Amino acid sequence: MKISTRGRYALRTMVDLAQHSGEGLVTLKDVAARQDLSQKYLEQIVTQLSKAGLVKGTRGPQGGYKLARAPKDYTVAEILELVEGSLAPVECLEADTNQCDRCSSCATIDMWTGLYKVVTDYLGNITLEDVVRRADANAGNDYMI
Amino acid sequence: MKISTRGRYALRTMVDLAQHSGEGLVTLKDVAARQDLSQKYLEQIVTQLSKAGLVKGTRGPQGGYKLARAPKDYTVAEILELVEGSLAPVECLEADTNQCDRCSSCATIDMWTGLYKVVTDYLGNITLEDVVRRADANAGNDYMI
DNA sequence: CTAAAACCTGTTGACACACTAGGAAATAGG
DNA sequence: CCTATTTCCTAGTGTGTCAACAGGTTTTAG
Repeated sequence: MKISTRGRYALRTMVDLAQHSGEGLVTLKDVAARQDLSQKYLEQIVTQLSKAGLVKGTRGPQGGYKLARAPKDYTVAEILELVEGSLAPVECLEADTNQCDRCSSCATIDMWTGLYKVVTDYLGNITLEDVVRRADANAGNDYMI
Repeated sequence: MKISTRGRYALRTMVDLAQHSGEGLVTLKDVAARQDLSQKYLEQIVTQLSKAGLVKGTRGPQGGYKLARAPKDYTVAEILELVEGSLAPVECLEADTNQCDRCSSCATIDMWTGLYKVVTDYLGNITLEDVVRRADANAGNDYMI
């Protein structure tokens, strides 16, 4: 029941891009340094974000990435769902996949469906802007007693 | 973000024990046959349930397992939490574990905390009895057109 | 005494995760 | 045009966990 590093890194990168959107394009080198992540590993994850159209990449010197939309127009759910594959707690619930043959008499399928809904409802109502706002608020904690 | 087979099997076993509680002790051989699971693998999982006091085992011929309490006195959350280790979406939130040193300025910790709460609230309010009731209702589906 | 069951310990194969490695293609600045 | 910088692409690798198997020991009803 864990979110993988892949999902967490993607989210942190998106937050980082939002926070530094005023400074033009952001390089992965900078993101990796600020977030203390492997740049090479980040490349793979961000490429996925780029192919899906969540971020826009520009090659060459002075190149880098930027968000494709405003932070308020991303939900955490869509970011995680993209890189994690699916937020479904069991495979039976995945859209494309075949459901198992015991679904018709399954004792637990309704419970999993409910859990899936609870998770997607929650994460689908948190925007990237919400996370950034909270990040800015928490940044002050370092100076609190 | 998946529940492992370990958690799902544990739950199915608990449901099976509840459903056959009227027939005295239930052997793992029967559970494995009914649920189509590896008996040896089940043994490991059920031993864990037994050590934690969720089920009561009796050795020897005519032996087997039974629930330690009434089905309504188990929540799905406690069963899954036991065998899965934790339902926390990130390690930082686990009770015993050390939280990471960036928690004080973490952008996403509040979001993960909220997700954890949503999940445990949902699963903590579903009892084993609820699942069994639903299972009995769904069992009729095989005969529906 | 025997067989059936829970209990215990170790091993294994497969697979995904979290990276590492080494480039190729594009492009701004000189 | 040349070079450095950056994204983009493909492949490999070590580690660990999951899921299951294997082979017992202990308990106990009949």
